[in-house]
Amino acid sequence: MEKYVQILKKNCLKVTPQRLEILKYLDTHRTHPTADTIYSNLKNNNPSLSKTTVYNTLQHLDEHGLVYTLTISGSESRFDSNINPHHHFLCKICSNIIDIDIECPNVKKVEVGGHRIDEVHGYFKGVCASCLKESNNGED
Amino acid sequence: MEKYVQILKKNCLKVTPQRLEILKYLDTHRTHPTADTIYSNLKNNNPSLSKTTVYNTLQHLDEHGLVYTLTISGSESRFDSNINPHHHFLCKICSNIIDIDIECPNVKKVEVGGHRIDEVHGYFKGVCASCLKESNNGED
DNA sequence: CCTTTAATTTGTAATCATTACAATATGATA
DNA sequence: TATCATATTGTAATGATTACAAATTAAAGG
Ligand SMILES: [Mn+2]
Ligand SMILES: [Mn+2]
Ligand SMILES: [Zn+2]
Ligand SMILES: [Zn+2]
Repeated sequence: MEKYVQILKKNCLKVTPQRLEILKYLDTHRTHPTADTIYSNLKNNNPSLSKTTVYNTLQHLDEHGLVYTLTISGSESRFDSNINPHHHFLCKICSNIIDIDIECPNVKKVEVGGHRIDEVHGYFKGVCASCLKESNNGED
Repeated sequence: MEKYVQILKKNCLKVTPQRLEILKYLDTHRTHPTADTIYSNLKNNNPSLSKTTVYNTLQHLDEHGLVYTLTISGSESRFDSNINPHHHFLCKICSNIIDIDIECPNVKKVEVGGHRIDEVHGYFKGVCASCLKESNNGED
């Protein structure tokens, strides 16, 4: 837990139990959860937690580069505490979001056509390996 | 206009005045408009047009691969009738979405890690050249 | 320890994009 | 021209996110 305290302090963010819990959740659940998923799971052990706090905290963490906000689904934001540059795959069957570790010459770009680049997102959409296998079994 | 009639027929989509107008709008406005922008602009000359029709039509066009739905902004879908594979840049100042014609070895991928890829989206976010110039002028 | 203060948390209400639905209208086909 | 499946329309509902104001609390200093 001390780890998360240091992360907050290093970023001049006030240390609160809520923020520590959210940081820990993101660090230990690399499933790209939604704000609501984080809220629901933490609510059990933190009954007073407010959903607004989850949204506010995620926004702060994003602004300080501590999490990465994914807009791959179009209907809801997904949050990633793996801030190493990497791409993502969204399965249109099971909705899982999977890390794609693929060679990409553009992931570290800081400028293109005179535009200053702050973030790079590589999104792939389709059917994941697991769901492909499922649908093949069904055709036996 | 015959051009759009043919596109619809070729895709087994019933030809309606609303669909023709929406197709034409997308073809002549390569600004990645939102559904609401399309609706507001067409409403002037088509007073009976319903926003639901715009959403329905865009969904049909997307399903038939006639438009590309961008989720770069996170808060609203943007639509692109340029279905040539290309990447996009979102300016966090002016909110414009700009085509990025950049060499990318992953844009034509159909499989990765056993996952079947149907769509590839390359999203860059930052400050566009025009807004960068603006902010430099302000600092004179 | 106390005090102070600015920042955070909380609950609720509001917003905004999108979807559901049912009644009406209309393209396509014969 | 009759038929019918499909499209359009208006309105209501949904769901994620944000706005807001009151209550709470972390951090800093004495
Ligand atoms: Mn990830
Ligand atoms: Mn484009
Ligand atoms: Zn899947
Ligand atoms: Zn700009």
